Amino acid sequence: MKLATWNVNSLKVRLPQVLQWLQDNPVDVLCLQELKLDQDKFPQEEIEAAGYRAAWLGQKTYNGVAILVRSPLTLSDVVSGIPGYDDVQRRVITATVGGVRVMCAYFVNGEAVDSEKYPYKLAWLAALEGYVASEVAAHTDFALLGDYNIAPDDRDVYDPEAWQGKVLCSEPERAAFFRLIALGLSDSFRLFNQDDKQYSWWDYRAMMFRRNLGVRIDHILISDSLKARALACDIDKVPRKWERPSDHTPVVLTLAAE
DNA sequence: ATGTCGACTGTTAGTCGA
Repeated sequence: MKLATWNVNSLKVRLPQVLQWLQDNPVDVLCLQELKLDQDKFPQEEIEAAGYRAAWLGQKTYNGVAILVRSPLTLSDVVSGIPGYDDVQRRVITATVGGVRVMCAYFVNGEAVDSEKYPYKLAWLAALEGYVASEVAAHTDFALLGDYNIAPDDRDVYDPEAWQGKVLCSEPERAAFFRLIALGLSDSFRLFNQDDKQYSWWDYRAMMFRRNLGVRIDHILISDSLKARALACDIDKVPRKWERPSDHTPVVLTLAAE
């Protein structure tokens, strides 16, 4: 079983790339973030024609998340948002796929530590933590995939000194990341790769991708039961090289069959 | 190094968010 996550930065613009990527990489589950389209604008027909089913939570202009699953897999027990946490920003969708509880999340960016969006980020992280804790308790096989907007370690950042204390790297954000880990989850990428310079996002500006100046902020956290089945976790840089790319590139987890 | 995208408002550029 393969599960992937990709922040597409507008599904309207990136749909052809998503379909191409799925053709090249027929993963079982693909979590998408930053759809940037309203609930009724989701390209359901095109996704289904490609052999996938989907559950999505759309929002005009901002945010928006989806879980795509390859037929004949199905999505069940779909939950939108974080239960009990009222949020006009649509950032989380959860579903059960092939026995795995899959949570797709677009974490708050926060803009800067002195921004008014930063306390919202910390409050949102606390709410998510509570939700993840309950889901982990209820489901042995659990995975949290998405754009975390957190670089957990200095080796996940191209210039740790310049980024020190900045948004994506600040201590409270990293602490929130490790509280998720403390729930019994593992950063699947780091099960297999301890190298630095392994990034999932590069700024569009200043040829940051060509210079490999990026940040690893897209993650797949998995429960112990899935850790035991994990065979590989890879960042696929190919779509970042395409014309008119998303600024993020996919991360793919491969699990052994049960 | 205020650079590049994408969406929106509502023109042919400015604003916001990332």
